[in-house]
Amino acid sequence: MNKKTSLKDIAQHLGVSTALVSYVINNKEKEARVGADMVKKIRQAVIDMNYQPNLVAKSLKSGQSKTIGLVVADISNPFFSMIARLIEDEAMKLGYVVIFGSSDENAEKSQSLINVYLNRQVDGFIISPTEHTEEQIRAVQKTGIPVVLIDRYFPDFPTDSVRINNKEVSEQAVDHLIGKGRNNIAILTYKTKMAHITDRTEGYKMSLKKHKIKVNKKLICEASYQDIEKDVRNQMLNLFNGEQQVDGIFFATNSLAVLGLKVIIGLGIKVPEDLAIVSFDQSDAFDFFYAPLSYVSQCLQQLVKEAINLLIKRIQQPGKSRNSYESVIVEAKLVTRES
Amino acid sequence: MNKKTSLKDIAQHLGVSTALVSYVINNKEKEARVGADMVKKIRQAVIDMNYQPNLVAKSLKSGQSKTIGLVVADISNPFFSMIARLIEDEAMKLGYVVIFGSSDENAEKSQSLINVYLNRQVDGFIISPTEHTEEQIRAVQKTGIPVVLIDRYFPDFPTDSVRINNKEVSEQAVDHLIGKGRNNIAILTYKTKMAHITDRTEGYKMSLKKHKIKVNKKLICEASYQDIEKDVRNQMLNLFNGEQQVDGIFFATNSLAVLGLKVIIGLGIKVPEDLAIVSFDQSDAFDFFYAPLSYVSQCLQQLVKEAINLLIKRIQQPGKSRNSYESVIVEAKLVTRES
DNA sequence: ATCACTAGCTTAAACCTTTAAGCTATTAAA
DNA sequence: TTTAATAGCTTAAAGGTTTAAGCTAGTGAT
Repeated sequence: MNKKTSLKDIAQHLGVSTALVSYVINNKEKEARVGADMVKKIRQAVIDMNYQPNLVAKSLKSGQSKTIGLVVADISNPFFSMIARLIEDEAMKLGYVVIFGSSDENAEKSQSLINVYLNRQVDGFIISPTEHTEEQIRAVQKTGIPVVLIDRYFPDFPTDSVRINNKEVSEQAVDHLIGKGRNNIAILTYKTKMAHITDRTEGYKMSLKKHKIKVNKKLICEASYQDIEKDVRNQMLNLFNGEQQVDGIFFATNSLAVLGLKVIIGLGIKVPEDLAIVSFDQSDAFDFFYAPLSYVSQCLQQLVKEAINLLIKRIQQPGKSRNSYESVIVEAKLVTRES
Repeated sequence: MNKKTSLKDIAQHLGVSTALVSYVINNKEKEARVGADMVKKIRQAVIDMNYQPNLVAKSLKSGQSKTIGLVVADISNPFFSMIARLIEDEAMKLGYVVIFGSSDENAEKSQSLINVYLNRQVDGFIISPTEHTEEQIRAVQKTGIPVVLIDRYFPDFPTDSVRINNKEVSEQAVDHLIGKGRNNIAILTYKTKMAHITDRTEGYKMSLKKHKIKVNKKLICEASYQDIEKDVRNQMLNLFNGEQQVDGIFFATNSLAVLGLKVIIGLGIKVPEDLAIVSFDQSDAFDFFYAPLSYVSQCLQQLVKEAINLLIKRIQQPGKSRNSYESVIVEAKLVTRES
């Protein structure tokens, strides 16, 4: 109702200049040589008048908004909402606030989010990028505002990024299936050229080759992001109705696994007798499947910590390292259970 | 690298005043009687120089940040991340951006989030409040910045709020269990005085009374937010190791259900033969339980739409309706499945 | 030739901070 | 007594916008 009190209000109330009040509020009374009793008077007035600084004005003056822009594919996806939560915690500790947006794997939405955040003068970006957004990222880099990619990355295009060892851990996952005596192993993955996903297929292939198992293209199932439910269903039905005697499957993400498992349940396939399963990432759902799933565990906390550290480093040393970007790789590990 | 172009830059480049540029950019060329060729020149310069408005400066001038502050218990909880996602979509459509924070059911964290958002001049709040935060909400109301509570509410304290018919739908849920021939029905709920939860217990009791079943305090299990896993475990073990022949259970939230189901699986209890179950809210996990759970379905989309509508209405008619707050109740419905 | 209008601009203040530079009165030193 | 230094304040500009008010030159009417 009644407007917020500003520096000016306090200054007028005490009959002094706003400069003086500002110095005291920012604890610069010594540099500015403010008198001891004046300091007291101002401190008291700040309390009495319930002064709260206007961060918008501060931002305008300083050019720092103390805001981080987060762009992910979909904040309602547990994987990303967990990342968001961890980013929020780390950012808060450092006095930053997070604004978020979901790109829905759509380059246009991604661009519009980035634009909005740029106009709002975010101090830095954390982005889990979508296909065909390399130029968007490059444009941000040109502005001098730091960007750190998280989870996803562009191998042919230099950026700061934090991610896991997708290829290696996928290889381990398939090794594990082979170790269980399986040799007709399928992979369900996304139809995408994004490296974090194709790396997983690479790891799958590497494991097969290492074990002298021939790679069968029919066992590499790709579902597109659009109409994902139907697509997974069809891919899975194809897989199990065909002549291939699939005895193992590797799901490239937890979302794919959740959808895939529903089909597996529907078909009455027995796990792990008829089919051994490893998935990427966790899900509450995995614990309720009658044979708790083996999965690749990413330490999201560490991933986020590295991302924030890198971002803050960039924010605090602007201009530096324009031509040297850092890639941080966090080790994921395989958790084996009954499946 | 190179600084963003400002209004001033464009004005200098064309040798005109910033006022003129501002009028054209905001499509007020008619009111301001700007010459037709000048309009063209400015429009072209805006494109050539890639002008992007500084929203921080705009905010300072207008007092409107076009930002909504969202406070929930935990953004990584699927229930809230879905709400966040829906709010994001609605807000984006209207040109608003969302900043979010998690209170962890902690009144102090809630206060600090609210303070940060106030200092950042958010235009409105959407809050799913935690216990003992009535005064915080009241303080926000006093500032004149609109607040809409979502999901949770304070029955004795007037606010704008959007929620579901907790009591009635809980009664229906228990009616359903009774209809299945159960008469030793337990409820697992949180140890809290928040009305959205206690309403569910009320509904449970109402159903029992209606069916002339005596309410047994031993069947009302309350777990505290802190150390929730252990607490649920203990409560459940008590329930099933005691003399009560529990044959039905109503979970007051999906988080409680997920934890509770794990215990039920561990104990080897057969669903629905030995135990019939209804839970509040959905979860991927429910689909994987061998007997797909019956649950109370909230239409979050509608909930969020109502919340945003109400909030925007308040933002656009400031001062109005200071003493008349609105409560919107969205109907939730029972989805019955095998459990 | 004078006046009234109006089209087409500019000026300047305001939003709230921060901070370098400047001012004044007092004190200390010479 | 004069000069220099210092403590303790104020002034004013800057950051990027918006917008009411003011200014100027040209047009048309008288």
